[in-house]
Amino acid sequence: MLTREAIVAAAIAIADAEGLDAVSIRRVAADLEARAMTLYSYIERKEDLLALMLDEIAAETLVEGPLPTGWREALLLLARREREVVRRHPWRAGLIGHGAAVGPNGLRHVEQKLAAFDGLGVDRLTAWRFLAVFNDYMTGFVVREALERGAPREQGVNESERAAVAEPYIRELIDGGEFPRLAPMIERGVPGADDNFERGLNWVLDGIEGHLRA
Amino acid sequence: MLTREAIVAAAIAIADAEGLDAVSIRRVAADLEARAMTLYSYIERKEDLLALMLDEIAAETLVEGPLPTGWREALLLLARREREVVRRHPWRAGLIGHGAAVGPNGLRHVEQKLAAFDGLGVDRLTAWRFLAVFNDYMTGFVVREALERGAPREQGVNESERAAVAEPYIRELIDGGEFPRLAPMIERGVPGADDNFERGLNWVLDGIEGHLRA
DNA sequence: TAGCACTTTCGTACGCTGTATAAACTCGCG
DNA sequence: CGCGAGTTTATACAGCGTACGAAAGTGCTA
Repeated sequence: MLTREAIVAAAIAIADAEGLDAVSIRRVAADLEARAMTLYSYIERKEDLLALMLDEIAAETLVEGPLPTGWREALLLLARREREVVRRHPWRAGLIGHGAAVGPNGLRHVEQKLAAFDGLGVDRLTAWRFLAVFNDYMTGFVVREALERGAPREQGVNESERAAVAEPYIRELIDGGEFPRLAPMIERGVPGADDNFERGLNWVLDGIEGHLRA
Repeated sequence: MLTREAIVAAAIAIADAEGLDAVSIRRVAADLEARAMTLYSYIERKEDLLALMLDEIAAETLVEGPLPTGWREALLLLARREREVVRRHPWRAGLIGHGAAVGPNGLRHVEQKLAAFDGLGVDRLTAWRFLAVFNDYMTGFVVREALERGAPREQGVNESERAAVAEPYIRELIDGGEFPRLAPMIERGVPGADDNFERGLNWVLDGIEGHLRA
């Protein structure tokens, strides 16, 4: 007999390997050697399946045992986990604007983030606001990173063909001289892109720290 | 005769009024009193239309004339513009993880952001990194805001029915006592959510400022 | 063992999507 | 006028989510 967990696992496997677009009800069913409508005994709509997938990978962000002492270290750890999860499951980025329901693991994740502010004498509302800034930055970063990592080899040949067509058009605009500041960045590229996560994150934490002391 | 601009305008009107899902080739064509395939004389694929829509609303973020003096004021202005655009066109949030090609107005917008760092003696790479942090925060914020504003009345009755079903489930989890820090936030809500944009943004800018002086 | 209730599975079908293909129509130019 | 180029169109295909109702399987009770 099928289980909800097996369905979610199969869907995640497909999304990991072939992207979110490959996750269709019929396809997930096929991978489980079942017919499409069978899945609807376990989920109500596809949206539910996506929410379950998100909550499943949210579990991978959870830290077992006590958090590191120090709010910065705790948040850094949680942020690294979060980033790793999106790198493992890049389809997560494509689901970010779609407002899937949050599940138990998502709640646990938020609770752990809130716990980072324990014992600092920060009231709940302030902690929540710090967290919002932190979360917003994380969201933006992981989405951008997923796009940048995905773009060069999106769908193999198809995508490099598109790039080959799109590039000259952009290049033409750039060469027009309208973008003196942007042009060198595009032509020369940005070195050490991989360090930028920790660096940017620390800048944001610095901004928070300044107000945490006040 | 149809024009590319008219097609893009019609698509944006539909998205504004009924959301991104309502934007189908057939529907846009119908609003223009044309048949579906007619649009394909002006765009190559639907993805192109979406990219054109994005670039069209990117124009609304552009500042005419000189930027305010002072990098903070300049970035604040651009950030406010960006937020307003997403509030006017909430479907933008749903397109954020999808990597549509950037167009001329998108490039102009980035160029304006880079211009905010003019005359500060910051090298290009550093300015770029500052901008990345700023952009990532903005991305995260506008997506979250769009979701929060959209969620309560997503699709009228349908959505409040879903909420009525989903709520008890979450409530049950919360009442289980596993989330001592999160529970009060959900039960009591977060006051003054509207001020949080400027506040969070300023914290991020504070973080940047600390390193800009070094 | 037989029957019944219930769950799980499945076939079929509907309306929708993006878009390939090729035919028809329109229009300015030689 | 005729022709070629560009625009519009009908038709069709493969795929999607999922509503509906029947079939098959499972387990409990008499």
